[in-house]
Amino acid sequence: METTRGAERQRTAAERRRRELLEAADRVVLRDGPQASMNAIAAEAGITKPILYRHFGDKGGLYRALAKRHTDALLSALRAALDAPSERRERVEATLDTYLAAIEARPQVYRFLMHPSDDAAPSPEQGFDVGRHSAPLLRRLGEELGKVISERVDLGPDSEQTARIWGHGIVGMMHAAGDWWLGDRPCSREQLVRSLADLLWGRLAEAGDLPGGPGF
Amino acid sequence: METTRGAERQRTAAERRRRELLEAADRVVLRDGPQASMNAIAAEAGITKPILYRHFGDKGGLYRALAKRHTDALLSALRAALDAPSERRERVEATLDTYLAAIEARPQVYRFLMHPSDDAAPSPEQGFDVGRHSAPLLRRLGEELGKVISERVDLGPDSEQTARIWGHGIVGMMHAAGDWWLGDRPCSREQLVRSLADLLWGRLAEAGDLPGGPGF
DNA sequence: AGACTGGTGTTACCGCGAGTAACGTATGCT
DNA sequence: AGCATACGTTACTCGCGGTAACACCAGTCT
Repeated sequence: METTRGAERQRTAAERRRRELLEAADRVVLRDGPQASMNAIAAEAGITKPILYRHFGDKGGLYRALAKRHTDALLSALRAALDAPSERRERVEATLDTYLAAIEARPQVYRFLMHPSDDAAPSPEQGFDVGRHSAPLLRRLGEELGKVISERVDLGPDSEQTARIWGHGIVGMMHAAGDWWLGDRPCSREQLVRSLADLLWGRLAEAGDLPGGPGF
Repeated sequence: METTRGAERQRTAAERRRRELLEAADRVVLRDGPQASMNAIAAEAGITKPILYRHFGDKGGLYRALAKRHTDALLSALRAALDAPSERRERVEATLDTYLAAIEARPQVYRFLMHPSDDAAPSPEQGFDVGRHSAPLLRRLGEELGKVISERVDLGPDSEQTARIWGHGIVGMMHAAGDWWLGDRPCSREQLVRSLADLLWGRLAEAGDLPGGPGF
């Protein structure tokens, strides 16, 4: 009865192959950005297109598999920052800094993670698919952060709802500011982190008006 | 000497044509989303592709022209909310609400505005184009809001820098929260606006810890 | 042994969308 | 008249996502 052992070996072999393919794809994406073609990836892996399709279904499948790896890594780094035993403000700053450091260190990966949802709507359903534009990564981060907030912060009634809103809002803030910063590099990472934390800490509400016209 | 008058007439005629084409493109994008093809747009306009290319250069050109119209419209609506003669908190809420109302009213347009930068980097420059992913719309809103803040709010030293950071951060927050909300519709627009304003007003800093584990 | 199954791999193709070349055709200027 | 300059067309190239059809090489079942 060699069946089970044989099947098992085959399975692990397939998994190893899959990982090899993913690593090849990773290299190509790192080089060519998110518009890396299936042809290029196949070439890098030393094989041809149909094999990729056998393993991942379609381009979206490959990209999703690729994105999951990086997203998981980023998420676990963020969780570490979020779980540090310190003051809330410090933890918030550490989380912001972790995210910004990650996108700073590997902008190509970051760019890839933000993109791959161009596939849009193959949905033949009628009605408007209102079309979530945001990258899955941001969605996931937002949900995750919302969960953390609702678990740890006392927000009174409707805390669940509020926490989710804040989770997505904060993630969006972090992302947009980070994206802009990455392009123009107008200041140090520390300063960016401090300014964003200040914003979350209500400094906008406290600041006084400037003379002339209505104060924002 | 009929030259100048003739040339002028030609020019205005060309401009009218261009506007007609843009309006046709608009209809198609409204119907098909951001992946509207040049063929489809040409068909809608009752002509063929090469004419589109003569007018707009390439797809990016057309999309940029299209986006500019909508962006300008949205921006002027936001400016109105930002210039209302009321308390700062009210103005902030009005601005958030204006944005959310706009994306709620015309999600297809919104989706289109968020997308069109897939063209990525045809830059033959070496080194990494760090790759700004954000839609031009968000960039513009962020800059604009940063300007408004730095003009009107007293932020002490480094106010310019801080204001820009906040501008981009707030816009990102608004966008991410709005995008998520538009997809899941977990609450009313009013509640969303109030929660986001609360976040900007420092309620995260004020809230108490919940028992068990570190408080975010 | 020989037929069967399931995996790996190939070449060659389809369909579609962006973008272009080459060619006509009206309109007004000189 | 002749010539420019726009407008417009048909018919193509090229690259990409995706697939069909076929070949090969294990190990398994009878």
